[in-house]
Amino acid sequence: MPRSKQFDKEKVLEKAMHLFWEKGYHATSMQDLIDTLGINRASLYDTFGSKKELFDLALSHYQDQNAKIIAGFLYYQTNVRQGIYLLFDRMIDDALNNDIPRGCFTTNTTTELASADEKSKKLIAEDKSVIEEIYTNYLQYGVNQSQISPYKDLKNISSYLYALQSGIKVISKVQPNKEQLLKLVSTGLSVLD
Amino acid sequence: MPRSKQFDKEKVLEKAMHLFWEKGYHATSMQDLIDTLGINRASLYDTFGSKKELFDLALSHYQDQNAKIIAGFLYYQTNVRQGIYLLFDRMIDDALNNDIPRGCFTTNTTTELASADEKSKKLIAEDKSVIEEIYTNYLQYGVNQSQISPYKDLKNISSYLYALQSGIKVISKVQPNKEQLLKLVSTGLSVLD
DNA sequence: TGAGTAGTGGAATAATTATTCCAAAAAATA
DNA sequence: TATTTTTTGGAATAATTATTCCACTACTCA
Repeated sequence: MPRSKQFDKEKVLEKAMHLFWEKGYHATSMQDLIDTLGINRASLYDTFGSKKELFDLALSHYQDQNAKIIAGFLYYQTNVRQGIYLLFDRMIDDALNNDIPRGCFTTNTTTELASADEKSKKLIAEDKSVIEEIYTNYLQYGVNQSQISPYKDLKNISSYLYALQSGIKVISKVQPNKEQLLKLVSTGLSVLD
Repeated sequence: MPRSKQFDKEKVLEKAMHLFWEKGYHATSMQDLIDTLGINRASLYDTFGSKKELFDLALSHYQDQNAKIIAGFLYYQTNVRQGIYLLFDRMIDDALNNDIPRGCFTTNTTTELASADEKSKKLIAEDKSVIEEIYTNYLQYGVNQSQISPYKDLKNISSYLYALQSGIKVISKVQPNKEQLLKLVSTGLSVLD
């Protein structure tokens, strides 16, 4: 009978995600991964194929996780304006919550790989749609609850929110000041008024 | 008597800037640079020292150029709201104006290097201050001209504008649709009202 | 126990990387 | 022409890269 798997593929992927998130694709070497993941070089190749395949999987994993967190968080926020504000608050925490501010895995990958690599470009574009749809639905809820003006273009606001969060996650890397970032968010969310 | 310089250092730097801008630091090899710049490997090292030094110089060059363009552009825009809108219009053109959308050199570098490299982090933070100050001064002009409410926190709005432009330049890499980006800008600029 | 698979350690490969070096060619002018 | 410096082509170096391979160990269960 075969020996059973000794390591948890999910956990290994999670570690890979964090490393790629922090360092980016090019700056992460297979040696880095082997040192960090705690599994053998051969096992790594056996399980994940190649560096690029592992990266794509890690990015997907991040995006799935992220979308669930956002949708799950908003689900419990009945005050829409405040809900979005608190979501951004969380995102900022997440971007800063490290020795070195790592920003957002998706945003980092967008600027590093999207123009040269079709696979990641596709992943990012799809993720963008998913996130924007979550925003649109949530804003629609706000309209239904008379919290948001029915004259707003919700899809447009959603893509605006996506742009704003991207920008904040970029800036978090050079100006890791939560207070200032939050003030900026307040300003940005006044478009909902 | 010495032979005179055969190539224009400025022009070579300009080419290097475009290459780094398009491909990023890690994905650009010295061989790429040699092929693109049209000068010899030895001349490259003689003139610029190392890949990293050349990169830093190229980034600085971009930032200087960029700040001048922004300040110069706004100088002739007497309608502040429209001026900022048209500036963003230009920025979008610039980010998209290539076979492959290259976004913004500064934004790209922020996500690729800022957390690992102090030099670029410093360059970016300084550039951010410069840009935000240009915005603040321009907005102050708007207040003086009674185009902008005197109750606005101009520094806060400036850092918001910086975040918004960063976000737009990120998105331009996966969604190179000028019309949609401009609609998003219109929404974002409603914070000035 | 023993067959079968999973995982390991490490060597080996092959490609690419940044960088250094050198000898020769090219240009400028005294 | 002679001298000085720039520039070039290309070889050489040394480090790092992703990837493959193999012999060995570890584990599972029929």
